[in-house]
Amino acid sequence: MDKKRKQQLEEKGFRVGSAADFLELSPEEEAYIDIRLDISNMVKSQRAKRGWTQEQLARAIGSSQSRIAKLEGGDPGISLDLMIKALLRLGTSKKQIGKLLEGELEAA
Amino acid sequence: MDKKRKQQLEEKGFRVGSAADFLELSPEEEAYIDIRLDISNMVKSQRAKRGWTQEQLARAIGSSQSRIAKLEGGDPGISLDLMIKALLRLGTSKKQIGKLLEGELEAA
DNA sequence: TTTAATTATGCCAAATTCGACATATTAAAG
DNA sequence: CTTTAATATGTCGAATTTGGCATAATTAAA
Repeated sequence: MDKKRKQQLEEKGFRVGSAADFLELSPEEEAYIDIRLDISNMVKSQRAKRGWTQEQLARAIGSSQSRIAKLEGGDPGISLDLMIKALLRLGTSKKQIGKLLEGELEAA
Repeated sequence: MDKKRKQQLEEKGFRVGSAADFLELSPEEEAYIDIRLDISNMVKSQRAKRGWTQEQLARAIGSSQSRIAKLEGGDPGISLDLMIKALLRLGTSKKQIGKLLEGELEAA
């Protein structure tokens, strides 16, 4: 199972470091990717909740539709900064983001 | 007071957008900077808690001492990604980061 | 004080991320 | 089916962030 997950991550473009050369991700690598996926998923769900298109969200933060698509798809070439800016623009509060990372939020 | 804060931010290098041309930061800009400062402060306190030097932390995440210094100083030229990687390497959990953003953590 | 250790600041070229644009692909509606 | 809106994918040059390095500035210990 881990082998498959690693392959999936690499297909998405993640650089799985030396620790992963033996198939496993380090706890830090796992947690880092986990946080990114949590946040990108929250952008997707919050945008849907507000009925915005990717184009609308993109314009609202001075970005482009293609980057929002990549963001929501978990593309590693998207910074956490851009993700957070998107979330905030969607009306998500710092507190809500905290709850998400705490695991108290399912999909928001 | 707000005038002073804006000036401080600009001195640090932040680009305070059009909304700030009238002296105020938008709620999103405020929250974004707030999140970054919270996390950078947590890196500083967690590192101190473990008695690591900036050099040690830098090596542990494949970075450099100068970037850790800038990170802890709230330099805007440091990505949230690097900050999160540093926090995780210091043993901070995703859950703890969540609590920090929720406001349930004073200094950690 | 002098010395050593740590942290802060500035610059560089390389790597990464950016917005943008074009163009598939998919989904929904007619 | 066709049309249209929305999303996904790929590429480009520009902008940002990177690690590394030099060197101040600060702090602590002697």
